[in-house]
Amino acid sequence: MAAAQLADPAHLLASVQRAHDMRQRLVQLASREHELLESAVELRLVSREVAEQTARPPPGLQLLLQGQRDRARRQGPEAAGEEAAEASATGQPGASGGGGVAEAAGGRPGAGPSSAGGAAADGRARDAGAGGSSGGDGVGGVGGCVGGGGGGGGGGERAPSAAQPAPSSMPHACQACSGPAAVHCAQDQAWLCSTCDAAAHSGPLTRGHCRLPACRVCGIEAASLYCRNDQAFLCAPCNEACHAGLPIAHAIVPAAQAVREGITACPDAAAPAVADSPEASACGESSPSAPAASMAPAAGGCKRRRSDDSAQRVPEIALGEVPPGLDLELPKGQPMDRNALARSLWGDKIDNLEMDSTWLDRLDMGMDFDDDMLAMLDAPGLDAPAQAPALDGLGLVPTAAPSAGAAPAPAALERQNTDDFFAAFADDFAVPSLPSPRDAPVVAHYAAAPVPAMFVPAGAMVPIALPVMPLAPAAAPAPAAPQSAPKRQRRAPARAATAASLDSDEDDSDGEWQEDEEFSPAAAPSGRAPARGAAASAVASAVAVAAPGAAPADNLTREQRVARYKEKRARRQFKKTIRYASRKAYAEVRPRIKGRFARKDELEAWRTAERAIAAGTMAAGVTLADFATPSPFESAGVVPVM
DNA sequence: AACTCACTCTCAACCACAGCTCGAT
DNA sequence: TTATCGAGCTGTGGTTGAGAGTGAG
Repeated sequence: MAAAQLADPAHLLASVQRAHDMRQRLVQLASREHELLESAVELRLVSREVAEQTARPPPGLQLLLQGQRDRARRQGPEAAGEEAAEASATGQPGASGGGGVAEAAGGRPGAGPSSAGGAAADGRARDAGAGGSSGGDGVGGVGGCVGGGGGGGGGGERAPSAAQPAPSSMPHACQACSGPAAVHCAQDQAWLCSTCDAAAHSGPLTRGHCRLPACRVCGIEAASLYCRNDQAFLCAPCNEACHAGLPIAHAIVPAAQAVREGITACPDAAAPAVADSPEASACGESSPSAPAASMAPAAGGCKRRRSDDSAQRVPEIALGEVPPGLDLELPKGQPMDRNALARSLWGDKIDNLEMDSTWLDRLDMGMDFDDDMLAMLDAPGLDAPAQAPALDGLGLVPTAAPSAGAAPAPAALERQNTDDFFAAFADDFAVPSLPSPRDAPVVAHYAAAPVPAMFVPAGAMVPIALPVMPLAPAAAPAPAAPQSAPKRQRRAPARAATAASLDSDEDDSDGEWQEDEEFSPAAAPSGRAPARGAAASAVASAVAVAAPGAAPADNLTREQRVARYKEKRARRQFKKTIRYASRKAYAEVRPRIKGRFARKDELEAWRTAERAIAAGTMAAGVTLADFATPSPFESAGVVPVM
């Protein structure tokens, strides 16, 4: 903004008015989102009530199942596994629950596991359908071998939902508050409830701790595996017991990996139809502030909204939280993990994002905003996601720009208005415009902010999103980078051993270049070293470092990568670093012609002329310039500068 | 709205050469 | 294995000019 405009009261007044209008607009957008969320939640609650009425097992069966659970709890996982095997052999339901009629469509009896799921899993699978006949798809469905054994199978018999999740049988108590433990932290070697877990792992150092839920089958051991088909965390023995002899192998991944993917062990995440139980009622969405990527809240400890006060509670839904019951390709009722949502929207493309750490460098360039929002915004290939229209109206997901010539959809118009809004905002306040195809979450983000971004002082860092650098083939030329870095590293020991080295910044420079260790020497051009523009080059190199081909080869978690990045950022120096003070001293005294270093013979000629003048032997009309070696500069009357 | 022109700003290129590395002998 | 030699590379700063950006007409 021009200084004159800054000093113009009328302009300032207009700007303030515009800012006020913008805030009003943001509030409207946030209000609209809340209204839509409210509707979605109300719809879900209605469906849940229907499911409750249809999924509740007969009282007699509830007693039977309770007895089975108690027996399994006393006998431990081994007994459960044995009983499961026995049940498998005899075709009887799994002893530890399994939901009585365990014969799933897959033909496998409910192998005991279902102390933590059983029919509940089946019921949760029916949530959206309000308890239709349970297919018990033993392979891909929720009602698999672990949780859904009691699928009611071919007979269409409704699975009893009395087989409640494990919390009641959870043998571990929170080591902080003695309440029912929800997760086990391997680093801390401690069982914690959700609340204490969140409190204990909110720090930057502890946030990366991998907390795993208890095995959904035995409820005793910390889960080490996760079955995608059954959507269940399992310990190794229970996994063996549950999955041995399956006709089709289930997708088993390490539990830590599932946790990193944002999968939670909260039974309600997939079982809203069992809300009548105290345990299930106590389970619901986790705090939005919880680090979803690294935390796996288990049953018990999380809080549920009851239908009777939903009207008052609805506005409490955190922005960005997926309303339970929405038709997303995410576990229903689960707190929205932005990475998971982004993956559901963009598919495998999001994996590139995981590999692409350039966001850290963009973060360094002033975009120091919410990581998850960043992941959402920077998802590569923001072309129209197939699933996007599902939530388009809610403004929860990015909306693809309408194709040229096509009439914009209402949501697109809404977005367009927002774009214009932010565009005007950006023009007047010299603030980078917000990413157009992603404005909805951004609007929500800013609407929730106490101070509109428009009041950010000029020059302050304002979050923007840059296009993710396309993954270039390995043979592609690398962008600008400190080409000499590898050789610098190679020479570093020699420099250290050279007594003549006057490099006062050696330590700093070493540290600076060591951080470029990820830079691939093979990608370094062999041309001359970059001259000026060190800052820009450094930024470019920073991006290049994280660019394709230099994808992190380690298996660090997100938090660890962030910590590493921040450490590097603290050490990073964009200022020009003199590595050879001797060369600098020499360059400063070296004669120049138009800024260029003069040759030695030119210098000698100059000195010879000087001596001639001093001796009075110089011919009349001859100047010092005449003694300089003929060069293109002489035509312009340029003389050496000493 | 599109275009031209003048002006400002940014930054890569240029120069020589001491110091250094590394392969060949 | 060690020492020596030489080719080739690197880094240093001030100036320049091309190109981008901007505003007025």
